[in-house]
Amino acid sequence: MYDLFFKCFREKVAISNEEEMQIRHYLMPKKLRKKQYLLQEGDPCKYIAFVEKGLLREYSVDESGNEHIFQFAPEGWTISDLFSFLTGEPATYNIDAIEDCELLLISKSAHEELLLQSPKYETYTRLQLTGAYLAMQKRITAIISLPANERYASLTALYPDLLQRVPQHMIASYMGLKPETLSRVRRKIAGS
Amino acid sequence: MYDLFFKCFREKVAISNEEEMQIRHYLMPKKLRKKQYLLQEGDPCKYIAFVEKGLLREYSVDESGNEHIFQFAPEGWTISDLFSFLTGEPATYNIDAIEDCELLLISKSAHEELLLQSPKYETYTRLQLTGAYLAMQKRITAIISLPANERYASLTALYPDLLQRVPQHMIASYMGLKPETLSRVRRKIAGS
DNA sequence: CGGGCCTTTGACTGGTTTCAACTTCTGTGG
DNA sequence: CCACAGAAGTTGAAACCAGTCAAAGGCCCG
Repeated sequence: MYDLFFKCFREKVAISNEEEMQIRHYLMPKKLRKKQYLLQEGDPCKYIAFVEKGLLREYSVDESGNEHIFQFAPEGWTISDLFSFLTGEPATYNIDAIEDCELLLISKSAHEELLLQSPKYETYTRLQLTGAYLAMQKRITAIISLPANERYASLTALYPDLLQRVPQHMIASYMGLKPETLSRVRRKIAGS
Repeated sequence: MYDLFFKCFREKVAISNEEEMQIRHYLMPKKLRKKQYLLQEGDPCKYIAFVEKGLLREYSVDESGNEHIFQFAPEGWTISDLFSFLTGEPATYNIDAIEDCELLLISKSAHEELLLQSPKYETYTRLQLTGAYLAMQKRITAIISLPANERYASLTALYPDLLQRVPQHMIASYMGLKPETLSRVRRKIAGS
């Protein structure tokens, strides 16, 4: 249940088994069924979630009721509404499960204690954030530089596995396109 | 020359005057003229730059020669090609000065020593990165959720000062639009 | 003063959305 | 096991918005 978390942790920061045990106490396992919410818009975000198994999405809903997916989180990824988590403000994003999931939750109090007690946890957090930052940077550059068809092509190259697991209209939402448009983009790519 | 840096630092992490002196030794002042490069695509990014005065931009250039601005950095902001800085790979972004600038540079070796020697510098770095992450998250959500005119309206609301200092075609580039398109968007907004 | 850059405007082209119809697939209950 | 409702994907036609190309006027800087 904790294997993947500490594997990912150790890829960033070396820790002893004692340190692992200490950190482990702060992690709360949780299972989520497909379609179940981890967080709903308006509620404060109480946890950072690490994905041991399964797949989630984080999305906002605009005034017209359209969903806009900000992020997918498969195994090994971390997900939360960070702004709400840090400030205590009501969440502006929803998080729910695309597949049945096994998660490790870190509450706000656990997060704060870990930061105080364990320098290695702070380093882990910093490196984690660095990775997320770099991924988003690439994404923004792609959005403002490339047309839709090339963006889809580079998505398939970067996350081939993900496209097998995520319904197409959610990929469209992630790309900022309508499902019909993505369907047409795909047809053009296939026929070339 | 160092005032703004430590003001911003102290807003994130409290430090004593001795700690300030210790950190100050690692900062290298540098002036940049308008249009001068801080970093050119292909060179490795050797510094993180804190902006004491002035304004810079970070952008990539695509195969057709079009510039795509990823970020602006006015006073109090930090700028670098983080991926290149961390990995040593050639930079994929350019950074240059939109106005005459006064910068504080942190070299890679300085950054690494500071991380090892000063837990408060690590915390500062982490919080810095958190802020940058949250800003980018908002930007992505805006791009995939809002039409161009609303995105421009929220930009003017969020950074009214910046729009006075940055030529319009650069704002267009930042938004992923052509200058002509932004000009028309503005006319429509003005006439409503 | 003149050249070059920036912004605006117009006409045209091409890509995206909208709305609606139709198909396929899946999960549920009879 | 089949029937059916709902969701997901595809397709078409019309409306809309952004990109392209070209031209003209304003403004700053040398």
